[in-house]
Order: sequence, then structure tokens, then C-alpha cells
Amino acid sequence: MTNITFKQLRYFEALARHGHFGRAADACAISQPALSMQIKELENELGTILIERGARQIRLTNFGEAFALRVRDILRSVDELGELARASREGLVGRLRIGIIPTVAPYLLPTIIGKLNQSYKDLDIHVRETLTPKLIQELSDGRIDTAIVALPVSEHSFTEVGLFEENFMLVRPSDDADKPVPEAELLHEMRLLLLEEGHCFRDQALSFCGVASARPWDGLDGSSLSTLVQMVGVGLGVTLLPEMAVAVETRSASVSVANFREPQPTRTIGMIWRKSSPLSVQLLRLSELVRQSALSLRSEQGFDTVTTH
Amino acid sequence: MTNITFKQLRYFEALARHGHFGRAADACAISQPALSMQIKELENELGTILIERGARQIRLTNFGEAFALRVRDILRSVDELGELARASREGLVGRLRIGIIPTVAPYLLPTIIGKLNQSYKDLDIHVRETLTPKLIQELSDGRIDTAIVALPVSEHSFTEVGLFEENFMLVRPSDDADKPVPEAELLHEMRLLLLEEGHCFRDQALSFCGVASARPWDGLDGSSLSTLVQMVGVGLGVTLLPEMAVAVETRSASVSVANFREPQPTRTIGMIWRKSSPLSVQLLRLSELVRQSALSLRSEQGFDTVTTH
DNA sequence: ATTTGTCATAGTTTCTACTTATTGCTGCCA
DNA sequence: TGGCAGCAATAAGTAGAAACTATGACAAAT
Repeated sequence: MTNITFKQLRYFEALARHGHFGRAADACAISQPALSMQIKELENELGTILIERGARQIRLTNFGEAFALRVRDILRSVDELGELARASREGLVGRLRIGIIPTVAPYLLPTIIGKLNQSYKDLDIHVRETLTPKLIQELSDGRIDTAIVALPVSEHSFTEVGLFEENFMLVRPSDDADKPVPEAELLHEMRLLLLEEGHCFRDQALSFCGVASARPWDGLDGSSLSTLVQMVGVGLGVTLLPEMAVAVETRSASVSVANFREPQPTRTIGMIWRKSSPLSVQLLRLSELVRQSALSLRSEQGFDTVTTH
Repeated sequence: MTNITFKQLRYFEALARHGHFGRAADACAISQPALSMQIKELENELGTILIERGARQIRLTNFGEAFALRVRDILRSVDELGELARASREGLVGRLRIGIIPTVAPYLLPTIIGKLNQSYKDLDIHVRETLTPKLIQELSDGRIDTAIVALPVSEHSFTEVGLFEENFMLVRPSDDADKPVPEAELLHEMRLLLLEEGHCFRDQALSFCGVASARPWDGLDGSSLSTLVQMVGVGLGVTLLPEMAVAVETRSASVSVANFREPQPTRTIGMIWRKSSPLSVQLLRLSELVRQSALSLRSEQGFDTVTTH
């Protein structure tokens, strides 16, 4: 096992450069004997002479020359470690793994990634799109760094930061556009089409309707909001859409979209990460960036008006 | 200025590999707190967190991963330093710069270099052929590692090792082959052709003749033994040749070669190096190899017989 | 609620690396 | 040739780093 120290290498490098113990010691801001001893120690550990000590001058041995070359390489690498650390302190660096739920992903992601690429050049972004429980698991395991989900998740080891609230909107066949918006309780008497089991958005919708879980129209669960809207378009029933999805999903289906009356159904989208995550500071900054993305998205789409197709 | 120590990197690498402070500490044969403290110190110096400490397990941070990769590189390089040292301890390694005088070089060098290449694979041999004073200077300056010259050189800072003795032989035009070999004192009454000023062989020959230095036949000094022999061949005079040169130089000239009567003129060829040279041990071994080369060369050429062309 | 596993902290001790002072060697110069 | 000057090695003492043991704190598992 090598017992060489960096000090020894630094001292040796100085000595090689100056060719003089005293001046090298000065350069290292230590006394000449200190340097002498470290060099001797280094030679001992190597079992080889590095320096040929003449009375009037010293000279690197053949091996010393070869050694010095490599040592310089090593010292440079070590210095670079420091640089790397400094760079990483400044901001996000390397890889960032984001988890995100499917009912948010398609609408928010493009904007987020765009902004991220712009703010953090050279950041390698991985996205994991899956259901909340999986995201929570993966976050715990350290397979992702943060996740965008509906709050609350109530994991005590996670930090939660709210990003925005979004309303649920009623999507009906376009023929129903002029009908009055039904009360929540009446929804489950209509054919309410929902995402399949496991999506938090399904549970949120159900809870808004005041229904526990079981439902009559089995077999009609959709695997994506897009599918649901298409189904509504051909008259199979009605569904709910999160505000953010409306613009995209209703573009190519003849459906009408309406706000519910107060109290409107709503959900909170937020970001979570491990409390112990060393990225905490950066993630908090990131959450601000995501909030901005959502805001700008919303104003683009003009959500104050009731959109009808 | 980086104050990172080598220990810290080793400890960190172990920690990264084991993912566990206790086990990493065991692997490093130290206690767990010792390792903890060094890791903390490392993080302090970097100003960055490397390890995310969970209650039940630890995990490298994003930066920690990147850091670990570089650290492994560095550790490997340092280990290689040790290997390099070990390799160089075994024998000659890298570059060997040999100086040699012109009246020996052409005859001995081919054999030496052959043997050297065979004994020390990967040894980078540089040869410097010049006059003794220059060689001594360059040896002092460390521009060559050793030199093969005629002894003694009497430099107190050099080690001298005798390699072999060689006789001087008389070279006359082939017509003179049957004439008796003249006494030394009579030589300078013949046209004695010698090397130009500066060659030690010239001085040796003159001293054999009992002559100080000045000579009547100026303008006929040769710059190489080969030239001298050619001059003898066309009847311009006689010359002396070191034993070792005879076979090569008299091959293509119609000259006769004769031994002097006892006491024969002779010179000692030897190897010298700085007493302070760290290669001393290897050079001593090398001198043995050179001695062998000279011996085998001599027996090949059958120097016990008086060679005549 | 208790135990267990794991890392951090505290207090001590041992070792390491530094400092100053001095010696020893070598070459230079008078 | 003898003394001086330059330079590195050695000696002795001190300060600081890094190690150890013991203990604490905290979250997870039982």
C-alpha cells in the first residue's frame, strides 16, 4: 500500500522546478529541513533515489525526471477536483432526475425543460413519468432527485413545495355546451369517464363527486386524458380535465368545456424531494422556475375565460 | 490552494465503494469516527457535500459520483508511481547516456549496445562520442550518466572502474613486415603518424616514445585511426593502433602489424561515473557487462597472434 | 415504546510534520 | 593549504493532525 502523501508530491514538484532545497522550501512556505525530510521520506517509500545531491547543486535522477512528469499530472488532476467542486457549488450540475405524474407531464414538461436547458447549460436532465406511489418510492431510493406530483404526499422525509393550484373542468360533448353545469353530486349519475386505477387525478375527481371508489361503468377507464376526451367527443360520457390539460386535449375533439360553480374542484401541484438531499437549495430555486413556467403557460392559454370548442 | 490529502481521497473512495461508513473504515483499517471526520474535512475543503447521510443508508450525491470517478483515476495514477519506482529499482530503466572516446567507440560500441539491448529491454540508450575532457565535463554536468575512457582520469568526484588493458601495436607499410620491430625510442625518428591534438591516444603514444609533445611532421595528424592506417598503407609513415582497432582498421590497407617487445605499450580502458550517481549499483553491473563484451571481442579476433595483412 | 443500526461528537492520546539551531560536507578563494 | 561560504542533513523540541475509545443522537424496524 502506497503511503505517499500529496504534500510530498507538492514538495517534490517544487524541488524539481527550483532545483534547490532552500528555494523550493520558500516556495512551499516551509523551512528547508521540513522539505528535506519529506523528500527523504518520499524516497524511502518509493525505495528509490529521486534527487542526486551534489555539494554545489542538485539534479533529478533519471527516475526522478520520469517521476516528476507523472507527479505534475497528478497534481493537476487534484487541483481540478477543487475546480469541479467550486463549479458544482454554483448551481445544478451533472445529472438531474425529475419524476412527474402523467396528468401533468405532457403540459408542463416542454416548458420546464426548455427553461431548464436555458438556465443550466450542460445539465443532463432525466425524466421519469409514472404514478405517484412509484415516484415516491423512487425518490426514497434515490433513483430520482425530485418529483412533481399532486400534494399532499405527507411523507415526513420529504420536503413539499406547492407550485400552483389548478381547477378541474367539466368536459362534455359539444352538444351539451348550453346545458347548465351540473352540481358535483349529479356527476356520477352521468357517465363519468375517468383514468384507470392508480392515477391520483382519478381519486381527486372521485372525491370531488363525493363518491368513495366503486363505479358502475367499468371497462371504460382511460389510460390517458387524451383518450378520455376522445371518448367524450363521441358521446360516451363526460369527464374532468385539469385546467392545464384543456388547451391541448380539447383541440381535436368536438367537446365543450365548462367551469364548475364555486366551490370549484381543485388540486395542488407541487414539488417534493428528500429532506436530506444536498440539492435542496438548488431544488428550491428550481421550484421557483417551475412555478414561473406554469404561470406563463396559464396566461398564454387564458384560463379566465370558459373555453368552448 | 487545495489542501486535500491523499488519505481523504482513499477514505472517500472506500466509502463510495462500500456505501457504509463502518465497513469503509474497516477496509481502511481505521475506526469509523476517524473516517467520518476525514470525509467531513474533505467536504469542508471542497465546500460541497459528497455524501447524503440517511438514517439507514448513505448515498453519493450527484457531485459525489462525479467526484468518485476522478478520484479513482487519481488513486490509480498514484499507485502507478509506486510501480514505476519498483520497476526502476530492479534495473536500468528509462534513458542511459553513455559517453565514449573515439578510439574505442567504433570497436566496442556495437557489441555493448547489442548486449545492452538484450539485457535491458526498453532501455533508451544515448551515446556521446567525443574527447575525454568533454566527456568529463558532461559527466560532471549530468549530461551523461557514465563514460568509457582511458584511465586514470583522477577526478576525485568520479568512481573509476577498470575494464581491460590493451596493447598498442605497430602498424607499418606491408613491405616492412619482415624488418625487426624498432625500439620505442627509435619511433620518433621514423615518420610517426598520430591523431590530432586532444585525443588521449595521441598523448599515450607520445609518452611511450619518450617524447614530450612537439613533433617535426606537422600537418599529417589524422582525425581518425582509420585515416592514419590508410596513410601508413600508402607509405607516409608508421603509426600505433590500440589492439582492439587492429582487426577492423587493417582490413582494407596493405599494412603489417607487429607487437612491440616487452615492456609493451599499453593503456587501461575503464568506466567512470559520478560517485553521487544513484545509478552506481547498476553502472557497476553494467561495467561487468562491458568487460565481458571486450573479452569476447578479443577472443573472437585472436589477439594472441601477430596479425599481418 | 423499545431496540437496532448507523453516523456524529467528545475527550484523550499518539504520531506526524513543522520550527530553529547546529553540524557536516564540498568547492572556492586567498 | 587553510579558512570561508553555500547548501543540505541532522538534532531537539513543539504544535497540530489524526487516530482511538466511549458516548450521543436519530431514524427505522420490531
